[in-house]
Amino acid sequence: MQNLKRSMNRLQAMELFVSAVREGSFSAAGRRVGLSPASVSRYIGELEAQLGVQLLNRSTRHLGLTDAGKIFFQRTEQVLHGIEDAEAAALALQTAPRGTLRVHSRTLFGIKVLSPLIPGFQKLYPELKVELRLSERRPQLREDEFDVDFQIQAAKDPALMQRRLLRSERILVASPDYVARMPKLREPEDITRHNCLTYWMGPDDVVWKFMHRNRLREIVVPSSFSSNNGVVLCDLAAGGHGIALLDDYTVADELKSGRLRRLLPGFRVTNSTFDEGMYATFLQSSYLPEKIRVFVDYMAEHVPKQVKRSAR
Amino acid sequence: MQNLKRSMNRLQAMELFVSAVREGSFSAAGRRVGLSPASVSRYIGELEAQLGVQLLNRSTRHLGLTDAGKIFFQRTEQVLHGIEDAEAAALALQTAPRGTLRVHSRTLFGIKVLSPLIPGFQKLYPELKVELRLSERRPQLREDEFDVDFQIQAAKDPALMQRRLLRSERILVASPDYVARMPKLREPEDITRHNCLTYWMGPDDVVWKFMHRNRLREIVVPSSFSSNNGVVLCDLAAGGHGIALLDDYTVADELKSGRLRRLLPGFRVTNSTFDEGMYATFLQSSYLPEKIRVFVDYMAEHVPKQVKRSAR
DNA sequence: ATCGATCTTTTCAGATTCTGCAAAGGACAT
DNA sequence: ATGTCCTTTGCAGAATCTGAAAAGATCGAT
Repeated sequence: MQNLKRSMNRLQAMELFVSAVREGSFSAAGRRVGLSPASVSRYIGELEAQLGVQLLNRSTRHLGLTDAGKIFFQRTEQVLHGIEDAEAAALALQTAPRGTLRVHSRTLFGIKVLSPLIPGFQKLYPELKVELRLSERRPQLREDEFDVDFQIQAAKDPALMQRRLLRSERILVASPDYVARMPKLREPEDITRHNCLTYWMGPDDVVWKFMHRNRLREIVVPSSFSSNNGVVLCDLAAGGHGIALLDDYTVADELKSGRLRRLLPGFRVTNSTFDEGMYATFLQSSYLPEKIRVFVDYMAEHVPKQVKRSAR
Repeated sequence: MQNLKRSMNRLQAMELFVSAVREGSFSAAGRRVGLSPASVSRYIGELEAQLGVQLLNRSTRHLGLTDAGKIFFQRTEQVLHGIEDAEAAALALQTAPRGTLRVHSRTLFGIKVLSPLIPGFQKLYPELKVELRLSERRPQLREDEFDVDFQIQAAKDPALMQRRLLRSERILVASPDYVARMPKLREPEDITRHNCLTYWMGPDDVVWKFMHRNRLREIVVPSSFSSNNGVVLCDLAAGGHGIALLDDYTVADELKSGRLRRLLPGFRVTNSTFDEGMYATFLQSSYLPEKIRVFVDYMAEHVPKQVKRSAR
């Protein structure tokens, strides 16, 4: 153990080195962490001086790694992850969950199910701040720095862990007004003569799948309107503009009030897979931070009740 | 990646934490690394504050780890070892001749001089892989990621360093058969009545320069054939097709065997500059990797011998 | 060929962190 | 009760860190 009196901030140098390699220049790295290019240049130069190793070949347009630089980069990335893990592990063993919980969900589920539950959760854990972000875009948990994302499908990525909160079904719905003035729907194929409000999943044809007594029928659906937002589809359907395919619990209120009717109730319907639900999704970790554990536990207990309550 | 401006020396804090746990007190840790107990106390306090985790239970006689402290200690020890490993690995690649050596040379020099020397070099350094690339194109050492290039001229670029391996002369040669059936060459100007096999240097006229007793004569040379490849020029000259201007050591065997004759031996001849040779060229570096140093040293020792041997 | 944009490096002066000393208080052993 | 060793906190001086400015390099666009 050598003398540590007034030693250079080596960890900062390592972080800057990794950032410079990733971003491709000292200036870009500096912009990222709030330092000037001059500071970045000095740190990395000092790192090389202390090591006695040239890590980078510099030019104004190209940053090249030496062979020694390559191995040092790989090892240093691992070290930085190790530090994050050490901190996360220590924090996870705290008895009181604290800090900020960053949560993501689709808009409709966030509005209808999650947001009514947040106040009750925060009453239990007042030291925990919650950021709830809603969008139709599927985030990257690590890169976008979310603690929990609510996803409708089981995750394939081994780096993710999930807790299933509920099963869901998709159902066809339309307003009574629309049902009265359009031809009756008896078979799935009748759907082609209707105005379908579809969920936007890409530039391909929209296919709705109908399952009845283990017989599957796939219908290419004409779509005069599509959106990636469930609230919009729900509102247009209730407004009498066509037929929408939506998750059952998200239209429970409209069904109860009679603003929407279910169509073809004898069929299971989906635009992707039949086996769907709602999963609380978080990064795999040796020690799950307490704040995530308590949040997921709370939602596992309360989401099914919330969904039932709004379906009554 | 968070703001790094004036961030606390986290690595030092981690090192002090580990040392305090091992030594059993802040004071003992401080004695070990040359810091006062007050400094150690402040670092560890700051570490806990930033983590939001209590790591140690302090008393004047006993330092106790919390549960969070225990896991943080284990992980931090690993991190510190990881840093040592990263540094050792980078230094090892710098100081030990290992890894891959990427070498470039012109074709003729590569075939005649370099490639016979590579096995001897690799016997000395078996852990070093060598990639030898031959071409007539002048590479960019940094962008093309070559460690060493053999160039015939002194470099003007300050980013490059060179070691001169040998001096060379260019000489006029032709086969005995060609000499017997063509008019005798007495003066440089006689060259215009001969078939010249020229080295392709661009679309301009080819000029051969003759120096005798400080008198320079520049002759525009008729060229029925040109190539950027010395092997080709050598073969055509030996086949009796004309006169070629080639580096002395590259035609030593042909001169010895009588397949080629030297012409106008009283003149120094060149198609560019008279002061040429062969330079091992590599990127300027504060810390020259060992693999480059041993390679250049080996070639500096053996190339002159190899050239003499083939000139005998 | 010129210009503009972006880059790295070095120097300088001001801002901020780091440092030991001193003081205060605590926990033992003798 | 005393001595030894310990941790913590405030203070003032020492050292590091920082961006701005200047200089030079390298491209791409015109």
